[in-house]
Amino acid sequence: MRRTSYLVKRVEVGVRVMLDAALRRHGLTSGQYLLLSQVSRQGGLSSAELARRSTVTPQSMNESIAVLEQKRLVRRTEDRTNRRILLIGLTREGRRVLSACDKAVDAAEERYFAALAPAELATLRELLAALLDHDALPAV
Amino acid sequence: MRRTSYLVKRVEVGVRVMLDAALRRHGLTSGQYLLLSQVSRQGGLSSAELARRSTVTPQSMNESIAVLEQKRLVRRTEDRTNRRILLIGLTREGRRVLSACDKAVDAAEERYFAALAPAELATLRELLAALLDHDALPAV
DNA sequence: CATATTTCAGCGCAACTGAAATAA
DNA sequence: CTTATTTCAGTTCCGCTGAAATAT
Repeated sequence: MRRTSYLVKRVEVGVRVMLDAALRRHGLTSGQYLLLSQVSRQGGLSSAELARRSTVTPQSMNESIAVLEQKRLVRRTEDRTNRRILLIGLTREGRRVLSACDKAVDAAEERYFAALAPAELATLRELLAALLDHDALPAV
Repeated sequence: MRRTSYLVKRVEVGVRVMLDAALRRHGLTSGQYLLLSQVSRQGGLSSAELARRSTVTPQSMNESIAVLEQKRLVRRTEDRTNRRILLIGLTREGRRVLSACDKAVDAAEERYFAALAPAELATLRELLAALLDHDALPAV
């Protein structure tokens, strides 16, 4: 009997390959896309704060943000009450790219998860969400 | 509404952190452990053949195997009909370490998936398996 | 002085590509 | 000559640690 962790891992690889293929022509990896979405949902936060919410180190998050900054998809502006803190937000180009990527990912996800009936997909999502909840990793 | 690919990714991270913690004192990462299990199930294959079955490049698989070889957990021996081909198998130490890791992983998995009732866990496994099946990534 | 944020430097892991050597 | 396997060299991505600079 195959381990559940193995099944999870294999599906994650499949999903990542699928996303990377869909995002390739937009110049983003799946990780960069997910971070760009996060910044879009939670704009105006510092890198350190984003790091805490994703349970990665501040150094690591800073590097990931630097990549998006070099691509001119996000911008950092000094907090008005503390010049040391840099608040992160999407640029106009970032919003444009994210929107295009969202469409591409929608289509790719739909194809990938077409193996499941809508009710099954809903169940899958509930079960995964229950695990995340129990694991108490901070939700991003 | 959160993307399904995002849920999958987050659970995979949780599982990986959990496995890495359980395997740390055995000196293996989760990736190395999963490969060691694969070699155990499918002993006597070449690196190139393992690569095909995992959909990674032969170079990549060769490097991963080299790590296990340096740890003296696997050994390569020339195929009798083709000296160019190196067949991979566990060493005695490899079998010993794998067995210890299996026990550690069993315990860790049980804790991690305790958020789900047995029937729910079975459902989760079925849904994930259906996705893998549909995706047609070769089963390892 | 203490704390939080960011930056600099270096490392590990697991994938990749391209090119070369070798055996059948 | 062709093909498959392995190896060598270099790259990317994304995480990590430790140490330092800076702002409050």
